[in-house]
Amino acid sequence: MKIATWNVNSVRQRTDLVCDWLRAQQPDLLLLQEIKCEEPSFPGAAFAALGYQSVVVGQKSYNGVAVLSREPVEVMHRFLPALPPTPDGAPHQARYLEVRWRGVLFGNLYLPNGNSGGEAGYAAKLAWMEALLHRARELLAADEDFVMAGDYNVCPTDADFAPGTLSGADALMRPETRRLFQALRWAGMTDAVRALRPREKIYSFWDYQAGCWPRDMGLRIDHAMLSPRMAERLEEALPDRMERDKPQPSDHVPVMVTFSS
DNA sequence: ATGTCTCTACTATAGAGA
Repeated sequence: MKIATWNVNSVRQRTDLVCDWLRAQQPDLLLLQEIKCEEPSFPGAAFAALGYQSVVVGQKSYNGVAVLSREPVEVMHRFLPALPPTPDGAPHQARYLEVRWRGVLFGNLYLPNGNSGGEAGYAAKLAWMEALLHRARELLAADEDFVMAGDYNVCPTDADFAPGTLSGADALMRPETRRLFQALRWAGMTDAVRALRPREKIYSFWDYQAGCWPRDMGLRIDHAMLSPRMAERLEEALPDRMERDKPQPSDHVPVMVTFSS
């Protein structure tokens, strides 16, 4: 079982790159974030030509998540179920899609960045993380097999960013952010990449600005968190960093995770 | 080094978000 998560920063701008990557890697599931379009303009036909069907939770301009799969998946949730309704009753931003495939739940998530909108924007990020933690605890209590993967916009430790990329005030590494991420681990989940590579320098994102990629000034903010039995099945987990070297790349690279059977 | 990319909007540049 081979899955991947990838923030593509506009699926319409990156359709050819995603197709090339699907052809080369042949994952069973690909979880996409920041597709930045609504379902009618999602390039599903290009993926269908490669044998992948799509489930899309779209939004105009920003956000948006989708799951590509070679086999049908069962859609469980199109938004994070524990997230409180918006004050004005507006629909939630398109940041979560949960599907079941071969008995495993896959939560595809795009967590709010939290650096815009001042303290209210940061509070919204924390509320989103609380809801994610609630969902994880619920699934753990139900003894489900599951994977929560995507762009967490969380830099878990000081080993997960290159010097000079983040300030201590950045929402990606503020103490409350890290505390809530670690709470997923204390609840019983496993950070797939770090479980296999506790000390390596590993990044999944390099900003477009300031020559971050050629200077390898990256961050590790795309994660796959595993329930206990999925952690036992874990075989490999690593960002495909060379994808960042392609022409017109996303600022994030795919993180691939493989499981036994 | 306030350095890039993507989106939208009173179609062409500027603002927002990352």
